Amino acid sequence: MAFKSIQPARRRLADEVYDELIGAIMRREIGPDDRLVQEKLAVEMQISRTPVREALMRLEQEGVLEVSKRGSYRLYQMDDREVKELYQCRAAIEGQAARIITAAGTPEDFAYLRVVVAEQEKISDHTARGYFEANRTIHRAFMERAHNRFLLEMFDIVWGKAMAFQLFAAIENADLSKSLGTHMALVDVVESGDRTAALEAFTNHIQDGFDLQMEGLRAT
Amino acid sequence: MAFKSIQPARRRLADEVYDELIGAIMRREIGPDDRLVQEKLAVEMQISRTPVREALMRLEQEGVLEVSKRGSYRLYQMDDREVKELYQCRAAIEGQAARIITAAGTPEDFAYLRVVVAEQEKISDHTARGYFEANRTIHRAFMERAHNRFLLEMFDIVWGKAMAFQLFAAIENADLSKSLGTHMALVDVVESGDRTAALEAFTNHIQDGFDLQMEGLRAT
DNA sequence: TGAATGTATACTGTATACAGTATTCGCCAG
DNA sequence: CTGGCGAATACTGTATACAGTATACATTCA
Repeated sequence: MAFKSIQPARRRLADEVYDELIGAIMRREIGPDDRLVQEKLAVEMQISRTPVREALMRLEQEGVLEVSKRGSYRLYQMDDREVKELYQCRAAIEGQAARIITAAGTPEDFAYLRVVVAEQEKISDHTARGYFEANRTIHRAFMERAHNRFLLEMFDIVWGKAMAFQLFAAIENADLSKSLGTHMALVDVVESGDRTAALEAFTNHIQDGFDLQMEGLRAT
Repeated sequence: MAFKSIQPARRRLADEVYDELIGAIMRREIGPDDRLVQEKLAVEMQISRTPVREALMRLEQEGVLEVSKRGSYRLYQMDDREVKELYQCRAAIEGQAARIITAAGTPEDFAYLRVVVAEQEKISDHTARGYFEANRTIHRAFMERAHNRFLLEMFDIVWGKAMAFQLFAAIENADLSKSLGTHMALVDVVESGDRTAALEAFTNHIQDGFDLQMEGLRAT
C-alpha cells in the first residue's frame, strides 16, 4: 500500500503564534487600543520571545500591525482614503481573475462556484463577522478558479488587511441584506463568456461593497 | 515651514542583511545553485545568526527564496506557467493604475512621467540588468502617480519576484531594442483621458514584455 | 553488489541573557 | 503652570547556547 505523504511543511512555533494572533484579531479580542508586547505574549503562550517576535514582525510587514509607542505593536488603523485604495486594489485583482475565468473556465468551475455561492449565501450567522467570512469564501472561490497563484496571494494580502482593520465591524450598521444574493449573478456573467461584461460586473460589485462600507463607517 | 519627518523607521540589522542579499541576487553573485546558510552568512557579515535568519525568512515569505536541502535556503525557481501568471498579475495591477492616472492625473503628473521616461530611455547601460532597472523605474513612476499604496506595494512584490527569478537575465538573448521607445506612447494614452484605451495600451505593452521574455527563455 | 540500518554531519528552531533605546516620569528653575 | 533635563522604565534588538531534525555517509548482512 501507499501512504500519503505527510509533509506538514515545516511548521514552526512562529506560525502557531501568527495564526493565534490572526484569530484573536478576528474574534475582536485584540482591539485598536491594545498594545502587543513580545514578552507578555510569550509568557501567556508559555514559549520564548523568539517565535512571538517573528510572528509580530511578519504581521507588521503585511501591514496588519504597526509599531507603536516604546517599540511595541498595535493594530494598523486605516483612514477613509486608504479604504478606498484598498477597494481599488481589490477591483484590479478580482477583476483580472474574473477575466481569466470568463476566458478559460470549465463547466466544472462554474458548477463548483454555484455550489459555493449557494452554500455560503444561506448563512445562519447573521453577524458582521459571519457575513465577512461568507463573502470572503465566495470571492476566494472565484480566485482559486483563476489558477493564478500570484493573484491569489495578493487577494489574501488585501483581505488580510481588511480583516485587520476590522472592516467587517464597520458594516455592522449597514444593511447587509443588500449585498447578499448578488453573487450568483457573478457566476452567470463569467459563464456567459463576455469578458468585458465580467470585468464590469465584478468592478460594480466591489464598488457596491465599497459604498456599503462607507455607509457603515459614516454611521459609526 | 514644515520639516519632513525624519524617521529612519527603526532600521534593524535584518534590514541591512535583506538589502545585501537582494543586491547580491541582482548582481548575480547568488545563483540558483547556491545554498544560503544562516551560519555562513552570519560569519561572513560578522554578525549573529538572528538578523540573518530574519532576512532569510522574509525573503522566503516573499517568494524570493525557498527551503532547500537540510533546511537551508536557495533561490526560488519559476517555471513557464508561473512566469505567465506573474505577467497576468502585472497586467491587473499596472492596468488599474493606468486607469486611475487616466481618470485623475494632473498635467504635472504627465510632465513628470515624460521626464522619467526620457531620462530612462536614453540609458547607457545596455546590459539586460540595466534594461530591467530602467524598465522598472519607468513603470514604477506610473504606479507612484496613481497614488495608491496597496497597488504600489503589490507592484513591488511582483517585480521583486521577477528580480529574484532573474527574468532580466533570460532576456539577454532577446532583442531589447524592441521594447525601448514604447513608453512615451503610454504617457500619451493616459494623458488622452480615454480610460479604456489606457487599460488596453498597458495590457498590450505588458503582453509584449511577456512575449519578449518567453522568446528569451526559449533561446536559453 | 545492493538494500537495510546505524551514525555523523549540517543545518535550523527555540530559549535566554544582555545591551541598547525611546518613552515617560519626576524634579527643578523660570 | 510650563518647559527643560536627568533618571527610571518598558520595551525591543542582538548574540549565543543548546536541542532537534533531516540529509548524507558508512557499515553490515543477504
